[in-house]
Amino acid sequence: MASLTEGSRRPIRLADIAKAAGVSHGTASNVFSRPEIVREEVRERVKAAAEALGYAGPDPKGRLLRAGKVNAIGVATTEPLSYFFDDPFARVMMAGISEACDATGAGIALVSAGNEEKLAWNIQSALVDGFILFCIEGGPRLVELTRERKLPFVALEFGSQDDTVSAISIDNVAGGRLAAHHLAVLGHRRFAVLSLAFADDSTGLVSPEQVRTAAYTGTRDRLLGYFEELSQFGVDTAKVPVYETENDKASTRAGLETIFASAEPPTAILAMSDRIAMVALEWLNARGITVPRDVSVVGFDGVPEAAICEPPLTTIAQPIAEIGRRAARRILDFDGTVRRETLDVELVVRASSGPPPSTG
Amino acid sequence: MASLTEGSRRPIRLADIAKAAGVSHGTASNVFSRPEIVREEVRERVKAAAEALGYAGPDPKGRLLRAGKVNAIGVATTEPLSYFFDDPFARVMMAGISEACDATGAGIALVSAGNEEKLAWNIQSALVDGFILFCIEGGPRLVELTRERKLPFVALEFGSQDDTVSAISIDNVAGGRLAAHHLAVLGHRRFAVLSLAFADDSTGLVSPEQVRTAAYTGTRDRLLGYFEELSQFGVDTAKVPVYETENDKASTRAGLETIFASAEPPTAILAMSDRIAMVALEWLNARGITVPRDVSVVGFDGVPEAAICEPPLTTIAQPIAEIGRRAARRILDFDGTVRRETLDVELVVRASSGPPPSTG
DNA sequence: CACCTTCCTTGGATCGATTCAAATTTTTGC
DNA sequence: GCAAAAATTTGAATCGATCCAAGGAAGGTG
Repeated sequence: MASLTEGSRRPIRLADIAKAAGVSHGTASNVFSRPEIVREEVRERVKAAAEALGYAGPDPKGRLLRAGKVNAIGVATTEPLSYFFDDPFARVMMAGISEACDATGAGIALVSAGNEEKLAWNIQSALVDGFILFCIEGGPRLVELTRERKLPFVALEFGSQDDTVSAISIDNVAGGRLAAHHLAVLGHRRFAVLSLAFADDSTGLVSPEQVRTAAYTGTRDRLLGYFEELSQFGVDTAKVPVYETENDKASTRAGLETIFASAEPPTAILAMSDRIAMVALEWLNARGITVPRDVSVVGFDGVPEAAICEPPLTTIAQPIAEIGRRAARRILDFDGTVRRETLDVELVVRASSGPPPSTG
Repeated sequence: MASLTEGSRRPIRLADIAKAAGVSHGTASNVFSRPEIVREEVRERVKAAAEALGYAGPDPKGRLLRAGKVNAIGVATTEPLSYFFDDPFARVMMAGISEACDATGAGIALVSAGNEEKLAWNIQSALVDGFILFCIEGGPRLVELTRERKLPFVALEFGSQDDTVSAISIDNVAGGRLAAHHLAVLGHRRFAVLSLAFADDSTGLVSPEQVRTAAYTGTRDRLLGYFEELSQFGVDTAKVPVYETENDKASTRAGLETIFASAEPPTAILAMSDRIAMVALEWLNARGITVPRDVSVVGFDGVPEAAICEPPLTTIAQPIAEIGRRAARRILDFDGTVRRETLDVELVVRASSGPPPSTG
């Protein structure tokens, strides 16, 4: 069966309906947008004309231009689009954003791109009223690109100190302390840290110098939290290996190899993400190292997967969905202000942490 | 001293730049859209003016209207927005869609709504060039709503026979046969089916009459496939209980209770979705029934979770991501035709199926 | 020097609606 | 039956760009 494509028929416009029904376009417009102010007889006539001509209803493109508001928010990242559907953290965040959008009837447009040029273009041309930025990687650049657009935006996971940027983040220092405190109280004294990035394109063991000059302050703060707390318990933090991963399997495993090659391997691992922690769980298990009997692992983030992995992961839970909800509301009810908001995290104790093996 | 906190808050338009730079708006436009045709000196002057006035670049709203194309595709469902991020099937599908969109630089807009009125409005007003419809539930209604919009659309998981609708689906009959054949060859002769919906708002044991008048032909076809194959092996399909679930925990468990209350409980369960199958796995395990020693289970869909559940699930894998990719391309390269496309499914054998217990 | 290209620039038309002050019609009140 | 009030309808202006036919200014040629 052939289709709707009849000849070179250009789409029907509101003006066509108006003419066909013998009314002005103002009235025709009212029939669709505020039918109650149009006399019934006229309304019916216009509707009949619309029906007869096969009018699809007012084109949102036209309305949009006039109204100025798109009623949609853009969620942007430098990762590929599939990141939104693959990454557990992103998924929970998106669920929170969705919820806030659902409540006000706003739409969500996903923005991303393979290379930076395309990303810039996609941000420039996205039909949205504002942006939520996932600054997992290349955060500052993403912020720069978005700023050009001169629309409201909120940065999430934004690891730098720029106070001209609206952001919602968590108390990373407190999170770090909670994790370290938990393990220290259990009796651990030999630690290793599997960290997120301190700077772009670096990986491997991290020097104090690198920590001091960290570009990603989120990473630095978590470490700071760990170390502050460990110091309280008399641990010499200078001796705690900090291995910078790329938050993926390969680099995390490399980190574990390095850490466990030591003469005095740790009894507790502080992982800066649940993803890293779960890779660690897997690696340890494959090595015949039992968690938590031989080694304890504490993650960070509180993604749903952490609750169902083997063993279930002790972690620092971020209010991920809440962050998403707040971010969406910040855009939806934008008041022109720039604010950095910090939410609290929570220690969730599960089965991956326990007392250290007794050094009998 | 033009600052951002100027008195009149009206955003800067291209025309303002043109005036400031002393050129026509046509030229100003060219500076941004086709800079190569503008003399360098002029180009620099215009750019400087833009910079000085704090121009954010051509507003996509204006461009859009003129261009007619949004360069984005809408993905719609009657489920809440979070469905896209929660449901494994949807996630893989979205990954496929994302991939195709990434490749052409198109955007994705998620469309959904709590109630039907809002959904209608959201579909009417979505800024997209076409729709991909997730017809998990309320498919016909969703199609109806979308048709009004007079834009290209493709229905996925569309369980009815309407030939005026473009759709991409799978060969449900073949899938059913593959599943049933696999179990029959292993030696099973006592079956039970946990099905998806045959019609709206029904649940419980299904009569042949209900099967004959099924609104959802996808469900019917899977069952048809099961039964055709089982008949070949001499199974009296009239005696195979078919329990209609709502593809959730509660109704699936109710189905299992019913089925296993029988004097001759099945040795094999044909589940019409992996979700149902995984609930079954859990239920059986809780009841001390070992899979596949006591009972075999075969799912349908091939979601990633099916590979990592306990035990890993034998299932009929749909090319989910491929469906998504094709759907997106159908919209992106729309040629005006209406086509129904059927893709093949594949049997993936894992640990949830084995020979029936020897009736010693 | 007149003429022809070539290369830029101009300004009106257009995309498809909404809005609003003014004009017109209908109701209401007496 | 008439004026004032209320209800509708009109049509021009606007939203913010892009497109394109036509006009103009350099530069090249015979």
